[in-house]
Amino acid sequence: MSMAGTVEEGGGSLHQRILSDISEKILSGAWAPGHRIPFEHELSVQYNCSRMTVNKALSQLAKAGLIERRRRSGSFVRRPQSQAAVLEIHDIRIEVEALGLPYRYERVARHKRRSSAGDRALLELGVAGPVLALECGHFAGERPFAHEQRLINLTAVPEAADEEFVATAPGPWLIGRVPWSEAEHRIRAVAADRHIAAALDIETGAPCLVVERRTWSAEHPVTHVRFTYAAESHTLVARFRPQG
Amino acid sequence: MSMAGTVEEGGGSLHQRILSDISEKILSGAWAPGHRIPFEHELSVQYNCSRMTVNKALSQLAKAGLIERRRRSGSFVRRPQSQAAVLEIHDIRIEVEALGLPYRYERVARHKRRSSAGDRALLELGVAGPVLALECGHFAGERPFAHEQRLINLTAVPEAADEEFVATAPGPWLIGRVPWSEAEHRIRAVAADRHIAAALDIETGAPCLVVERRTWSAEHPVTHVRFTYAAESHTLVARFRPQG
DNA sequence: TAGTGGTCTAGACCACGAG
DNA sequence: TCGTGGTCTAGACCACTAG
Repeated sequence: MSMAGTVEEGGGSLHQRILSDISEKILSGAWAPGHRIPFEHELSVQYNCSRMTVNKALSQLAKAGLIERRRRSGSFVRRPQSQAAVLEIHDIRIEVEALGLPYRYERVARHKRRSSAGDRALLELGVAGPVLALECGHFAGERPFAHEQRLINLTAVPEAADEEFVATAPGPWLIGRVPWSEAEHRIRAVAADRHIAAALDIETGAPCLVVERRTWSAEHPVTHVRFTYAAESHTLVARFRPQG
Repeated sequence: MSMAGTVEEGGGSLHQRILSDISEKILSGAWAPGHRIPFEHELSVQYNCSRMTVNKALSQLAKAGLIERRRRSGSFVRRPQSQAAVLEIHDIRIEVEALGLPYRYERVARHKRRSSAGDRALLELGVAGPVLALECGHFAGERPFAHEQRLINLTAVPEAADEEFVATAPGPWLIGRVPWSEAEHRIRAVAADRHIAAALDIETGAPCLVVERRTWSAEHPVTHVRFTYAAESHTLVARFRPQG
């Protein structure tokens, strides 16, 4: 039962049942960290199945981080892992509409330029090239909800050069067009400077949550975006399980 | 090569090379969303291997969310997924030491009590029971780094009742003892109140990053902890891939 | 050196679901 | 109906490493 949900019902398949049995032992504490799990051939006897079937279960457990496998020694329950969270990051429109408020998007500024040193630092871009710099507002009802500052690497996404982003926010536009292979978030608290304070209609120095995201596609930097939220308007929530 | 890192070097194993080849096709856009991937038996001919080997690669791609598999129809490239982030959250000691600063822990307060209504709300606890309330400081050098406010559900972790937490911080103590099966984070920016301002040696009203974490073990609430960081002292960083 | 996990094979049967 | 993926088998060889 303990893995229900993590594994979609240990249901029909045998390797899932093996996986489920073992992870229950681990999560319940019956098998403490360091405990040696039965060898593959032992489990294949115990479950009356081939070693491949056991291997499939144990490989998944290893990939999930619950156990560690060592040749010649066996498989061992790992110490509780450094925590890994699965953080869902929704489209801001959906976020606003979930609050029951009307969503409005506004493009504040758009500049096409050759990347400055600062742009290249944000994008982790090695060489100079054209970028698109955008500034956008996201509103919930009449109130500013989030302020967006974005750079798009036009070398990676040349078709963005022709987009005005007046009607469509760059986030959804990119998501529907560029498959991303890797991303990085930086989340921090800052005091609002005058520019942000004006954009969010709050006082200078008021606390804000900043979420920065860098995205890569096949190792090419695609975009850097900084969302700034007034403190009271936004909480990031992440619900997760060990080693997803 | 585009998957280098996702798969630790498509290196030796054939199923990893198959996986790597296909994901490169997808991430590069050569195979657009909706594109039908060759059948398992076709790939097994193409790579001159057994269907099991192909199946292993395609199963991983499906689990990673890059493709969708339908019986009788084949396997298809999925549309870009909703974003999911893996957020690593380290032990504060490790975080501080990574900055090259000496770490110091200090227990500020400890109260054992019957859970109040507020405690039960924080722990998402249905019934009243004993809890341990802790307040702790984490220092980097001489400077306060983070302030910790924690509740431990003594019904779930009775042995914590006898711990003073003077030498050991509750985080590492719990992690080494209670396997967690689920957790929830809430991350937000706040203005420091007087209590926090004094604890972190900052001014009242200064922006702070608050990370709250609730943890469950086998569906029993274990602990609720709130870490407060002065804005300039802390950034959460999360690097991740689609559908982890 | 011997035993473990890592990988792969060449089959097999079944469930599902599109036609 | 019948081709697809889902699962499993009973072997095999190899790489790594603890003793």
